[in-house]
Amino acid sequence: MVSTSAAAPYARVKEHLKNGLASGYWAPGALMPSEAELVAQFAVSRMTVNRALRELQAEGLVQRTQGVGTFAAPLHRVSSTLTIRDLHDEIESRGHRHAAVVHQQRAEKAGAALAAQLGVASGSRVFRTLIVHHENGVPLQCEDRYVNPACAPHYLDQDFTRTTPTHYLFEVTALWRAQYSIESSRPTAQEATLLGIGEHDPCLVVTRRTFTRTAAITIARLVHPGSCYVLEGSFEP
Amino acid sequence: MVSTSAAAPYARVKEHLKNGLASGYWAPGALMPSEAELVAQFAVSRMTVNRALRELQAEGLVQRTQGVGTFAAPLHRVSSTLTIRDLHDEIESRGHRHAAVVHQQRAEKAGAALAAQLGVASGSRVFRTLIVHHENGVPLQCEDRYVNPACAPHYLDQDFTRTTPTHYLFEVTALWRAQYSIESSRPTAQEATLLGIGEHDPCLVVTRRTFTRTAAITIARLVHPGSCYVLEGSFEP
DNA sequence: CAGTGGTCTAGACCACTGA
DNA sequence: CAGTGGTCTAGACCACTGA
Repeated sequence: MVSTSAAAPYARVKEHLKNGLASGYWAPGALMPSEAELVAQFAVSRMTVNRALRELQAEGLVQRTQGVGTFAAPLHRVSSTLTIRDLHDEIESRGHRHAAVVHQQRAEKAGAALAAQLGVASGSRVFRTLIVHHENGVPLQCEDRYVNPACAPHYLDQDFTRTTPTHYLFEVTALWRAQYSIESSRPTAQEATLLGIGEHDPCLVVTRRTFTRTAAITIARLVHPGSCYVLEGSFEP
Repeated sequence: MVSTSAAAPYARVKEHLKNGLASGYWAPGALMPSEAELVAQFAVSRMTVNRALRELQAEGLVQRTQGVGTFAAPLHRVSSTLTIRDLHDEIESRGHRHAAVVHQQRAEKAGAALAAQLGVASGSRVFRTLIVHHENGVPLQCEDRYVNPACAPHYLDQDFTRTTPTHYLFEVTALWRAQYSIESSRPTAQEATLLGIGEHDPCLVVTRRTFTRTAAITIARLVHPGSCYVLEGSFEP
């Protein structure tokens, strides 16, 4: 399985196309090579490139139309269900490039309301990060997060351009329960600036609190431009 | 797309296996027919049955092991946090008063896009209701819904000030699967008027499609003023 | 060893789109 | 019309598992 599938021709073709999509070589909506061109380029049979393309289509990375061609899928089409999923993984799984810009990373004194939500003493120090996540260079999410220092004492020492807070906290804490709310609202002036949108543009705001069995870990306010983010999901009974 | 893929050999094989799994003919963990057996049974080539099985594997319905065989996948319940809950019940459970105003309730000719989503012939008649739900007199949700007449022939005869479409459809159809998306956007001019909000006010828009095992039941666009609606949920791993 | 799935090939016919 | 993707065939070689 190690080198078998990596060396499999259909997997090589698929990998090549995924890389091109991630690097932005094919922008969303761009016409991608036809099956015939890929057959010539990789010296494989058409069934082989067809499989690679069909799987990319199933993964939502390309769109195909008979008689027309294959096109790079538009950005941020699909998000996960309401599981807590690392945004980095989510973007990579779409074959796109994730980048994080850290605007704040420091300790702050918690006001009464925040302290109550995190279960710490009012006025005590809590950690805060303000990070904007980009997908292929487009701002996708503004993440404003408070962290209970007791749960992650080394939180401020992390490099969040290399790992996400979600990923890091998953690793160092024992997640027990999560609670979230979703609403539509306007961004704050700062969020509008950071996301490059207007103050009157609607945003999808997810507020999420996570807990260990005994304490609150973190509170995050995740703001997404409404124009480019859709939560999707489905279920079967 | 209509009869092409339905008649496609790989799709017929896939359908046959899916039916067997749904009916319980192959219990979870049971050994399923080998590719060679299916080749003989359906008189198709091995690549064709291989595609059917590979797609079932990708969908999580079967598990395959080289050298061993194909097995019916164990049941894995994907419980979604976004349950479909009747708005009437939800409001009553908060101890408030629910009222519905029916603005439209009639048959319409379906355009191509709508017909495709509902799985009916383009131009055929579908049912439509446009209802505004109030909580203690405040507009809470604008529900614009299309219904497949084949699933609920008496839909237009109902009094939706006394029961909700969601409740009624739950009773008369066998819900099998649901699909939804959530986004933040602006209301249409009509929706803004009905909800008594400005056209620039952000709204939480849920688009939901439900299905029986074989057909689409309904498509609903549910628009909530962002200021007064929050989706909430939580989970414990 | 016989049986299984994983994968590939070199053709083929077709429906569709747009010039 | 030439070009596209959708699908199928009848073979092939291989790695793997279990008797």
